[in-house]
Amino acid sequence: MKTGDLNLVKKINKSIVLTTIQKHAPISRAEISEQTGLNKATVSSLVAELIKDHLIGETGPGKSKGGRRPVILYFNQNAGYAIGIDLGVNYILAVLTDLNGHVVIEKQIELTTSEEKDVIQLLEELIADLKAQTPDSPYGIIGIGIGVPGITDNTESILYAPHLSWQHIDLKTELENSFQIPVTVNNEANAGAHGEKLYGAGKDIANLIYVSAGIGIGTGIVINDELFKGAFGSSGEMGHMTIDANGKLCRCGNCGCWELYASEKALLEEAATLPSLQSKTDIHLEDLIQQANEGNHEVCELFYKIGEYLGIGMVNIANTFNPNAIILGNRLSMLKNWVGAAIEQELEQRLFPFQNVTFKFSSLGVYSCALGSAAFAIDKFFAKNRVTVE
Amino acid sequence: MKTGDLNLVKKINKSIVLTTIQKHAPISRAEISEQTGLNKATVSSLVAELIKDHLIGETGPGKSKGGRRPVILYFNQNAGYAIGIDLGVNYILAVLTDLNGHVVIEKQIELTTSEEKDVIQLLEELIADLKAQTPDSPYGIIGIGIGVPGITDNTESILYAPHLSWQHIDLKTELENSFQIPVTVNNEANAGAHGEKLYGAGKDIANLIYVSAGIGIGTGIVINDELFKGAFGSSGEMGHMTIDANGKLCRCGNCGCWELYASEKALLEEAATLPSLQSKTDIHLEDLIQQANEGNHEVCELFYKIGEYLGIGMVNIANTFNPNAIILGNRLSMLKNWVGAAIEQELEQRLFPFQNVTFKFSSLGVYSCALGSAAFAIDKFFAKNRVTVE
DNA sequence: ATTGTTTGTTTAAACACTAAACAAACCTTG
DNA sequence: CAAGGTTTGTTTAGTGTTTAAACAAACAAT
Repeated sequence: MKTGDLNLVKKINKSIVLTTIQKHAPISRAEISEQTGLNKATVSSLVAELIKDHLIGETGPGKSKGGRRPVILYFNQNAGYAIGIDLGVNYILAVLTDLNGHVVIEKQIELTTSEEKDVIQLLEELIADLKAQTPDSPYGIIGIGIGVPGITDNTESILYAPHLSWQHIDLKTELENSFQIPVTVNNEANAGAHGEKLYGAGKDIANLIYVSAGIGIGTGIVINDELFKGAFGSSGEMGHMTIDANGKLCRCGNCGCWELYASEKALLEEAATLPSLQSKTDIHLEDLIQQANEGNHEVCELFYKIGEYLGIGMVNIANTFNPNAIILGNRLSMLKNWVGAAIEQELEQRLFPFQNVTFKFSSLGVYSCALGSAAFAIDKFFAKNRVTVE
Repeated sequence: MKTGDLNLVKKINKSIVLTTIQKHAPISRAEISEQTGLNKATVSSLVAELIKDHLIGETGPGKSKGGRRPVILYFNQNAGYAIGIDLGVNYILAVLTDLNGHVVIEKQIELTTSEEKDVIQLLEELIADLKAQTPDSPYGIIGIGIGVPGITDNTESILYAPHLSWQHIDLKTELENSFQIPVTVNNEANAGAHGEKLYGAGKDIANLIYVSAGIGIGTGIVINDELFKGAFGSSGEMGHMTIDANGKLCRCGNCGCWELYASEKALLEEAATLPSLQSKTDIHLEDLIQQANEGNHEVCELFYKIGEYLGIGMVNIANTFNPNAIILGNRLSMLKNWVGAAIEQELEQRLFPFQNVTFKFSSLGVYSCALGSAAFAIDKFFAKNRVTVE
């Protein structure tokens, strides 16, 4: 049980001062005192400690408001760096970010194997590479975050990654042993949700559902500004939500799962049956987009149909969570121009009028997952210092 | 912004001491100190204040453990009383509870009208009646909680109650003006979830979904020990989750809504088509249960089918939330003996094996909503004193 | 009767915050 | 340009809460 003492008070206030600087820099001590309600003396003392911690710094005097000139403070986003990795089914995207989530270096490689040992070796090489290029800083690399296309448990062990054919792999421990740096492993949709929430289309939105529509469909749930992982870490498997009780059988054991109708895989399977595409083999999403751009009506109609099914699932999400926003990301967000109208229409038509949910496309593009993963690592780094009271 | 100071420290620790006593009474000061990590002196001082606040008391000396005999403390559950009301479509159930949620007095009346003025008058009479019978106590009636069959917004105003044909009714303000006592108005399913969570089948379960299956289906979402109401207060409308994309049209505007297949209304409509019941008119749920008990196979099969549909929705819930438990309450929980197996079977068959969710029936029976509503009022009363740190 | 243990209070010290006073730096104005 | 007012950030004295340690009271064991 966490009791209250003077140490806690200091932690709380130090955390408030740091957060205020992060959000409102450039800012002076006086302004911090005014905004937070903390006494000027308190602010001064905490600022001094934060400077000693290298987390903030002084730039010099600012503009006077009719009296002594203030000393301007800034958040030292280069006090350390985080590594964020999007481990896809056929690629790995790794980024090095500063403490504000700005990409400093990025690196992408193709994945031609899903063999556990090979993938881990590639991961380690990538990390070592980024590490070698990391600028000098007080804290160095403060953590590594990895988003994986599979289900993790409460210990961040990978329970099951269908498209990699992985089961029970403890990537976290393995990498922590290799690098002696804190590692956090999360589901790809959860990482994407976190990324969009902090840096993208979900900024300042307290309750949102991120729909990661790729080969399958996963979702990340943000509730009261925090990611909800479920009792055992496997929430958000809404790709396997039944939207047609008597529909196609899914390999998950269920029938009529959403992702059988609204995922990239569903799209490609349907596309293969289109008369106008019979000449092609090995069709990719990019090919279909080209076809649509060239005016192929069949493909456009198919896109619209996929949009409708996306919308049907999102209506369920809206009725379930009453979120502020639903954000569509991952591969299918490339179909923005075709599925947007269909989704909006389904939401309009099938939803109670008072369920006023906003629909958006992700704004971080291919970086949602990698940036979210890096953000997880940064969060963990700051967790020691960050305290909130309710 | 909530800053830290000595006042906060005291609030936190006082809250911890009170909570410890509520949970572990009878308990001594020394044991509290040991359990919480607070110093003995601190505990003594806070206990003295709580006694002055009438929230706890001393019973006398307990058994010695080889030294001085401890003074035993208890939580004063009679420091005040709460009123909890379940406003149904054709009944009102009102209870007076102590601060531990024990029913002291209960009162039920039939509702033959849904006219706003009439209903509010009946409510006021009921409340006045309970108030008059409330035992003397330091705080008197500390709050009134009401569960309503409809959707409320963030101000606890009733947006829409379909079965009462109510729209935009501010019951809360009206009753607060009448009685000068804090009133809290909540959706019936949310209140039921809260009740089961605190006093019933959901005790000590951090993440649970309460499925209130009555004429329609509503759900209450408990996440990390707290009720989640959504961005605008209308989460949990899972009765209108599509489980058959091409299914029957619902008056909500959507197609194939869960409650069209798995609610009491759906059940009664299906029952009316059964050959063996053609002689009957105006069939009620109770009649069907009697039929089933008398061995009517058609009815038993129908019950089973309803159970299957309940299960299908619950699979969606489990995949979405990964909760510790799903609890079925309200009218259809009377079908325990018939739907239980069907639900368990669907969960077994359609769910990923690692989504290990527990299915339960509600344990508070008809009291879920009334007790949950009373609990909301009690929570509000203690909110001033209760502080937690993360 | 003695010894050691347990309980709860008293005492003195530590510590973080605050209000108020203060010094420094700056702007405005006549 | 000198005087007065304003803003910033530090210093100082004081408040209030927790804590460790000492203490007194009550009790069991021997």
